[in-house]
Amino acid sequence: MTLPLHPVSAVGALADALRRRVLSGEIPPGTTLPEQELSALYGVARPTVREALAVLVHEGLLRRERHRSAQVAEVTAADLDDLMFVRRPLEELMATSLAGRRVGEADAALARMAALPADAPWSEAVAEHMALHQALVVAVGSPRLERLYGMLAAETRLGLVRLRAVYSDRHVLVAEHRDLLDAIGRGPGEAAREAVAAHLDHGWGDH
Amino acid sequence: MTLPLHPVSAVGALADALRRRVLSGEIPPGTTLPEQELSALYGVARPTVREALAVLVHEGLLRRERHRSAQVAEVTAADLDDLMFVRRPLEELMATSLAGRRVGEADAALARMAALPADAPWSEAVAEHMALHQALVVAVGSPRLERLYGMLAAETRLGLVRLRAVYSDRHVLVAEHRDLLDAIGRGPGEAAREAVAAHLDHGWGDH
DNA sequence: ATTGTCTAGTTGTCATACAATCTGCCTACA
DNA sequence: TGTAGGCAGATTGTATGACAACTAGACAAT
Repeated sequence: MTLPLHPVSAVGALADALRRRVLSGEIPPGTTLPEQELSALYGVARPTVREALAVLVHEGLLRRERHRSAQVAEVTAADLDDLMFVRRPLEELMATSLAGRRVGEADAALARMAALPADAPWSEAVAEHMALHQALVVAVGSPRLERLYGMLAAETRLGLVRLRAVYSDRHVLVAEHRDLLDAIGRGPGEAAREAVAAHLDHGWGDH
Repeated sequence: MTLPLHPVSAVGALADALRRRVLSGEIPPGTTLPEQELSALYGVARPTVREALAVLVHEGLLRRERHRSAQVAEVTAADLDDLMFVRRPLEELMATSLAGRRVGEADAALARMAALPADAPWSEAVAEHMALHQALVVAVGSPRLERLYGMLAAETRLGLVRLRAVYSDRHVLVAEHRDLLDAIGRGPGEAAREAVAAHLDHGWGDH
């Protein structure tokens, strides 16, 4: 078995940097991102920029039309509804096929989230939240499920900023996910599925 | 309402051409596709080739590692299992949310499939089959479901060649899909979901 | 048999250039 | 005054050429 280590390519690094800036809100929705500007800013060639932008477009973070600069996507209420609409069956699939197992990585993420100081920025809680869900998906062991979920992950995270109000008390966020992991670990599949459904329902419907 | 006409870009056209050749089996799995060669063959610049390859990689038709030529993906039995694993919840979602509606486009595709002459190549039946499922997904009206399904569609089609034996009698294929569309059109959601589950089960499990 | 080295081929990235196209503004005309 | 037409600037789509980085395979040395 070979251990995978990924030497980061220029496009990967650039995509990461942009993704971070968009998700942190540093670059607000609607902002245009001319290729030339990015090329000069990061000191890379324009083809490299183009590839990085293509990655983010595939993730749903950016939108692009012919002969228009790429734009940071605006996440509307309708987009959030649609996101939930497709996330639900995937998360349910995850929960049922994981039922009866405890996922160490997810537990670890939950522990980190619970240990965050009270004044830690919301973005850190969001990051651990994503790590938790990501760990669950990876644990299923389906490369395609992982790919599909990855496509939705960035958009989900972008939309999560809006849910900040719902989870004003961070303990609720922690408790809710502890319940979720417990339900999955305990099994059976049906209970796990209901738990994930309940999880998705909360903080939805109003936004 | 503006009619959408798609001015095909060079990368789009190239991606289409390659996709067609791969799906038709003209380029068998495992074949390497050096960028330089494609660039010369189609008379386009290498960056254009790179972008087109990236599209097909995202669709799962090609695989690429660092500093290696792109390769036509081999679809193993495990891949087919995994594909079915993630397709099931998405198709079920489609069926339940479409329950009670008849989708004209899907009916049309079925009619075209039924009208194919007995000696028509299998690839045409496959094409109509894909068009039928695509029409159903589009009818749901969820852009994200459409995107996710699109990612799986190419791979599904690549794997469908293996199922040729299962559907040696084409009437079975037609009848099965007619049942599916009827179940969806009749509703309720539960029945539609069972129909799609039954559809996916057939021709699976053995490959 | 293992390791070091070399070579050929391919990709990753860069720099530059030009054509196609969109946008906004400005002008001419009704 | 308002609208259509056209021009200039900006930006993308694509092409060309080049070089560095990397992989793989062969071969020599230990």
